[in-house]
Amino acid sequence: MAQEFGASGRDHSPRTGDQAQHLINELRDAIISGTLAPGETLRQDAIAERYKTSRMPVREALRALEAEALIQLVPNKGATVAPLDISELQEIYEMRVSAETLALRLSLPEISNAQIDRATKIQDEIDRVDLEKFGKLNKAFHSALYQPCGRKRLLGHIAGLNDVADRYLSFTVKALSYMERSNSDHRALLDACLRRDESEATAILTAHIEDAGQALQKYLSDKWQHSS
Amino acid sequence: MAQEFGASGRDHSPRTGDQAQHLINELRDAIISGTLAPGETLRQDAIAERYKTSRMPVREALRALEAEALIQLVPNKGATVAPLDISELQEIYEMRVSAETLALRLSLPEISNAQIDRATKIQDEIDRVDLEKFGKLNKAFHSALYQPCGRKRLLGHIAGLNDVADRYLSFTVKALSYMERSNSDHRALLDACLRRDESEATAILTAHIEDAGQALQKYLSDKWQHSS
DNA sequence: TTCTCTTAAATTGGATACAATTTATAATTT
DNA sequence: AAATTATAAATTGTATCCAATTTAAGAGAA
Repeated sequence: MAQEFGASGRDHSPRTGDQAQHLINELRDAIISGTLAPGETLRQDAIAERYKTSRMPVREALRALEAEALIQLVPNKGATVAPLDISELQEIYEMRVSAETLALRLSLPEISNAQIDRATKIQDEIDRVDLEKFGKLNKAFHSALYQPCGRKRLLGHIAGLNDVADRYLSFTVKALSYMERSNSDHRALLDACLRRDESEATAILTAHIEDAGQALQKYLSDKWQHSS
Repeated sequence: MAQEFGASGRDHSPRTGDQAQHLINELRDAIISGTLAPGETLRQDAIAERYKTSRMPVREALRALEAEALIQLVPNKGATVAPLDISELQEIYEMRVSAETLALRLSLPEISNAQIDRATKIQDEIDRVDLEKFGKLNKAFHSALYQPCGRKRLLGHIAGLNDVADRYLSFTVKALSYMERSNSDHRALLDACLRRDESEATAILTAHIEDAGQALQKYLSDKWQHSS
């Protein structure tokens, strides 16, 4: 399986004397998927019991997750899942455009037709498969185009941004309207990549991400206006 | 004092029942400044003794610093200061261009003439003052232009990139050749900002950062070719 | 000498114990 | 009843203890 960005869905069952790392992965997934709700307080004892360990590894994990900005840590008070808000969502998508177009630009001189073909195959699968698997495949598609740039830090940064974006996505229904656009965008993007047309490819990608961000923002601002 | 990006030089003496955070700040500064050398191993006992505390807060701090990619943590083995290499340096500067031009673009519609004037004052001071203070003032200058964008996450990201860049800078002499360029670039940048000329401003900033990266890369590749 | 194996020291990982702080509860006063 | 204070419970922070693992040292064999 091709390495994808985004931390969610990683395999992290083997814990060879490293409980903390295991907890980091589990808790990160729980936060990204929405299992742990924004603002929810995290008790060290409860987590330790839940994962059959002591508070020490839990505390280490919380420190790491705070550095990832997934939780907030207040001295002597405790930890809470980082809250979500629309303005941050906008920022995340601005940063995604910036980071992902950079990755794509750096990929274009390196990427092989075979690698583009692999991305095409993923898109073919997206067209066939049901919505449940869309998220994972969509990530794989973008990742396939970014990986050839070989910039590990940049790819990690993009993964982190996508993790946060996923937190917001977890509050929507799976079939958010932009999915229709997505497919034609992807085809056009693949075509531009095959032609190694940098400005065209980055323009498509920019619009693609911005549209998704707009749709998500609109959906959530409507939803949060009424409910909360 | 205006808030600057870059974690080094923060005030973190008050430790109100939060040793770990204190250690995070101290160790981060030590790594950024080069006091802790790349590749150096970090022993929990040694750090605990050095900072008059126990190993628990140390371990928490190490987890946080690993999440910041400033150290590497190998299970059951230990922690080492993250190594430096030229290819990562290039990546850092590519990311800086991307992130800082974004911040500048987002700032331009928001920034007031008074804020630009404040940046100009900082540049005036740079022209007057000795090289020792250049680094700090240079950060303040750029920060003054980015802050008005109001994107906290983006500013934090830029701060992190600058922290890593500082690690490389710590291996150079203070008067690296690009400093001459720096001043004229800064004046031109200020002028473009006053005119709210986005494309001109981003072009200047891009060249400014790229030049600095090139100079640094050349200096270090020469240096590391011969010595290590 | 060099290699391998064995053993001891050093180091990390995890659990427990206790102190410090915060939060919740109950009593008291107005 | 509402606000205030005092007390108890819950929670976090730090230190210490022990187990597990790794690293270093040394003995013995090729």
